[in-house]
Amino acid sequence: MTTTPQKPKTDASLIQAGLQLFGRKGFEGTSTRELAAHANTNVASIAYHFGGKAGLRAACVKSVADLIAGLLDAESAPQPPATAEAAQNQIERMVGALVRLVVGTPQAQDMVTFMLRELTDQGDAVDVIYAEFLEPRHRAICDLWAKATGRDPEDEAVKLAIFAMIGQILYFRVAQPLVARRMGWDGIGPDETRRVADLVIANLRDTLERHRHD
Amino acid sequence: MTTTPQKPKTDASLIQAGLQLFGRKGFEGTSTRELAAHANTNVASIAYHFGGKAGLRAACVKSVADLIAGLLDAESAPQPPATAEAAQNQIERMVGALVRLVVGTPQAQDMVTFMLRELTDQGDAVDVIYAEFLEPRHRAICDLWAKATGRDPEDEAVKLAIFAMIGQILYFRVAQPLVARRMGWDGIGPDETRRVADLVIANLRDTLERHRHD
DNA sequence: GTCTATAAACAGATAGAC
DNA sequence: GTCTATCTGTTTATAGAC
Repeated sequence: MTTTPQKPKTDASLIQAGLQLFGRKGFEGTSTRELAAHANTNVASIAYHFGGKAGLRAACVKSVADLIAGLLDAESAPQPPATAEAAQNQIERMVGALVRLVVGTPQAQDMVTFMLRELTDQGDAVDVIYAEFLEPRHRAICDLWAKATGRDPEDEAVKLAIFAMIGQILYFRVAQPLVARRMGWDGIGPDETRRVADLVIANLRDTLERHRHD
Repeated sequence: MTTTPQKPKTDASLIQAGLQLFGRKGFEGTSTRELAAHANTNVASIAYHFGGKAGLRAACVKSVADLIAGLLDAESAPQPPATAEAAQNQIERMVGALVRLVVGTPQAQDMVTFMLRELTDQGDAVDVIYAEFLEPRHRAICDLWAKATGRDPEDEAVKLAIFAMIGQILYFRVAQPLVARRMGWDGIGPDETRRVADLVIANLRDTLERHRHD
């Protein structure tokens, strides 16, 4: 019987270090020496495990994509919802979980800024993020949205509204120093996170309502 | 009588190059040689005009802050609006102008990604962005929002709702490659920009309506 | 103000011992 | 798998001519 492993695998430690340092200082702003030091290993192990610094970057992208995918799946019912109310409830649960992770979890800061950097770097990561991450999840929410409003899942307004929701959530993470300061908050703890979630869900309900009627 | 100057000042060219290259490749990802080449000058002039690469970065932050401030001022009425309808109209005009600039203008991509990077880099830029840029503009919109809804300008829900609006707009710029692909759009031209603006303004109206009634 | 040439530090990758 | 030492190229900053 093994206890909780005390010594994490070197490759996992490197991915962890990559997420933190790439997120905080950017890919080019982070040296392989820093990465190795954070992961308590040596520079050569980056090339050994990932073929080089660029390989570690790609592994970090995949790591975040897998994490978010798992989170959203955990909030999905095993069966597609039967009623409009059930569909709306599931969207709201997903949004709540996403806000708690993205806005409320301190570790999410590095992950989110890392992924946004990858997005704006216009490298191959965009294709990975789109194909294996954004497109399937976005489509799934479109289906729920259609169920909740009676609209077509591929309706332009539906697709756009979901992007707007994602944008709100990500901004509350990225601009957190600005938001907290303006709100007079001492950082964003569980209480503040709930208030952000309440706002996003209220906006969500308004949009769903609008989509049902016009 | 002088005609339109054909030869831009070296320092202005360097700021232009900084916005483009820092935005696309990040601060550390951009070399002083690239900056000088883009500005049609030599590396030494960066130190001469800005004291070094870091000084050019700070000058770029200030340059963007001034541009956006000017844009929002241009959409402001000389007199504070007298009625709730006038206040709402002015918010809508501002949002429209912001979407057209941020989402619809190709040059905005570099500026927005540059500023977002500065925000997440946790450097001194955050203080500058907050104090000279975000806080006064946010406060001004809060005042309009209060006029439009009858709420207090410092109401927590008001302040948060405005951040959510900004988040939507910025996301449609940053995630433009993902959005265009999912929408089946061939990039985001004037027509697509208008549809994004329509969505953001519809969301804005819903939120204002909600704030008036509860 | 502009530019070339160079200095001093640092980068990522890798050879080879263990 | 892990690690040290080193190779090769590139970085920013700057000295000094014009």
